[in-house]
Amino acid sequence: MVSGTDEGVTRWRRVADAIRREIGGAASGDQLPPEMELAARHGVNRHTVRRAVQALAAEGLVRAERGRGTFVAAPPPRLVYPIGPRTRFSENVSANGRTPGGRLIRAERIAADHAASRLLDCAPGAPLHRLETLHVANGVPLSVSTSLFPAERFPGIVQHYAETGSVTEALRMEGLADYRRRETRVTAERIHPLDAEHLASAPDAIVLVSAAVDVDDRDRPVQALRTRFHAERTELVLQPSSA
Amino acid sequence: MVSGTDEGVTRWRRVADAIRREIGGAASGDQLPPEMELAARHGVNRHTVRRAVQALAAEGLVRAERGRGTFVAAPPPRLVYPIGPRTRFSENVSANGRTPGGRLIRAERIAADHAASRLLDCAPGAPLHRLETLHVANGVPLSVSTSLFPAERFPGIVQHYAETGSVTEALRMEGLADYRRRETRVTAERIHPLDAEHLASAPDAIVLVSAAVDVDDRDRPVQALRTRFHAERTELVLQPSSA
DNA sequence: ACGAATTTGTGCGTATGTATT
DNA sequence: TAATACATACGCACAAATTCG
Repeated sequence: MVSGTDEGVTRWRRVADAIRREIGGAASGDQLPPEMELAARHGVNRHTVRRAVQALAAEGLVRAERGRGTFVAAPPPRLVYPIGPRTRFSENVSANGRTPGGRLIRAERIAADHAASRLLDCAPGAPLHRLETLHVANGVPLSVSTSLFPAERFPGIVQHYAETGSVTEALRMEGLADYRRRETRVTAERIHPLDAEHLASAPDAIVLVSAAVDVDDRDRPVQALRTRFHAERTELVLQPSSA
Repeated sequence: MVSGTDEGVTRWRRVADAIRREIGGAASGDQLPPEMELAARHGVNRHTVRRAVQALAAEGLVRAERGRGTFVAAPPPRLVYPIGPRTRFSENVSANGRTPGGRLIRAERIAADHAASRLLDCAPGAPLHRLETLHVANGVPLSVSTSLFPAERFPGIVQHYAETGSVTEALRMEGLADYRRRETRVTAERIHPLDAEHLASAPDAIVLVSAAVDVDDRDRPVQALRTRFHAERTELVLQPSSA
C-alpha cells in the first residue's frame, strides 16, 4: 500500500479501507461504533461514512441493522454442489444433508430461436417447452432455472415436472431412463430483479450462471438449461475425472 | 407523488422500477434523459433518481459516463476458459486467439496455517511461497491468483515465475515435468478493492473465485491456488469427460 | 405500558470537483 | 474558455426500528 498521497482516491473509499483494516482482526458479531462516531473519528460527514459502510456491507464484511447498529458479519456456509457428467439436483442437496425441493414457477410453449436450435440440435422454429423452476434446500431457495425441452419428444414434461418436482423423474416418466451432462459453462452476474424475488434475496445479490446441455445415451440433447445459483449460498465443485 | 398503495417500498426503488420498464424495449447504446429531467418526470429529487440509476447500473442495464450521460449497456464478449484435469492459462488464452501474459505482483515466504496445510498435505507451520500473480489476455487483465507452493520442494519457484511469467514453466525448471488439476471449487463474490486495481476494473465488479489444488503424477499437491476471474470478461467451461 | 434515547435509513438542498463537449 | 453533466461531500431533518429506563 502506497502511503502518503491519496490523490485520486475518494474520501468514502479511504474511510472504507480504514474501517476494513480496523475490523480485520475483529471477531464476527462484534459491533462497530455508531456512524456519528465513525464520522467524527475520520473527520467526515455521516453520509460519507454510510457510503463506506455500504461498500463494506456489499463485500459481505459487515451487516447493518436499523435501530441496533452495524456488526461484523459471519460468512454463511455454502452448499457444495458437484458438477459433472451426472449432475442431479436432488442428489447434490441430499449429499449436503439437506432436504431438496422444487417448484414450477411458469411453463410455456415457444418456438426455438437460433441459439436454442443450435443447443438442442433441432430445427429453428421447432416447438419447445420452456420451464421456469425454483429449487430449494431445507426451504432455502438455492437456484432458479430456465429449461428448454423438445416438445415433440417430451409432450408431457410440464405436467410430470409439476407433479414430481424433479427433472430426472419427469424425464423418466417420458421414457428416458438416463441422461448426462455434455457441457457446462459458468459465469457470474448481478441478480435479475425477478430472480431476486424468487430466491428471496437482496436485490444486489450475485448469481452463478450455469448454462448446460443434457444429452441421452445417443448424445442427442434432451434439455438445455440456464441455472442461476445464489452465489452466497452455493459453491460449485468440478471434479475433472472420476475415470 | 405516485398515488396508490406502495407502502413499504421506498421512493428510489419505485423510480428504478419505472425506468427499468421504460428502457425495457430500448436498444443498447440509447441515451437516457438527463437526471434532472428524469427527476422532474417522476416528481422526485435528483438524488432519488441517482440512487435509482445506480441500482440499474449495478444490474448492468445502464452505464453512466461522467460528463456525457447515461446509456443502455451492451454486454461485452467473454473469454472462454476451459477447466479440466489439464488447466493451463496460456493454452486457454491462446485457444481464444489472444496473447497470454503474466506478471508477479508480490511474493513472500509464509508459514502454513491450518487450511493451507490441509490443502497441500503438509505440516502446519511448514514454509510456503505465497505468490500474487496477474494474468492478462491481449493486454486486458483477466484474473488475479494467490498461489501457495511448498517452499522446501520448490525453493526457486518465485524467481522462475518472475522470469517466465508461467507456472507451468516455473515448475518445469524446478524439475516437475507435469501436473494436473485435482479439484476446482467455484463461487462468485464482489471484487476486493486491491484486485479491482490490478484488474483495472470498476470497484463494484464481480469475480468468479476458483479455488483449486494441482497435484503431481503421484497425487502429491504441488500448488494450492485461489484465482479471481473478472466475471464480465470470463466464462468458465467444464467439460466433464474427455475420456 | 409507555416514552425517551440511540442508531440506522431515507430524502432534500447545496456546494464543489472533474471529465466531456 | 465556457457550458454541460456526472461524482463526491456536507449539513439538516425526519422516519423507522431497537433498546432501555
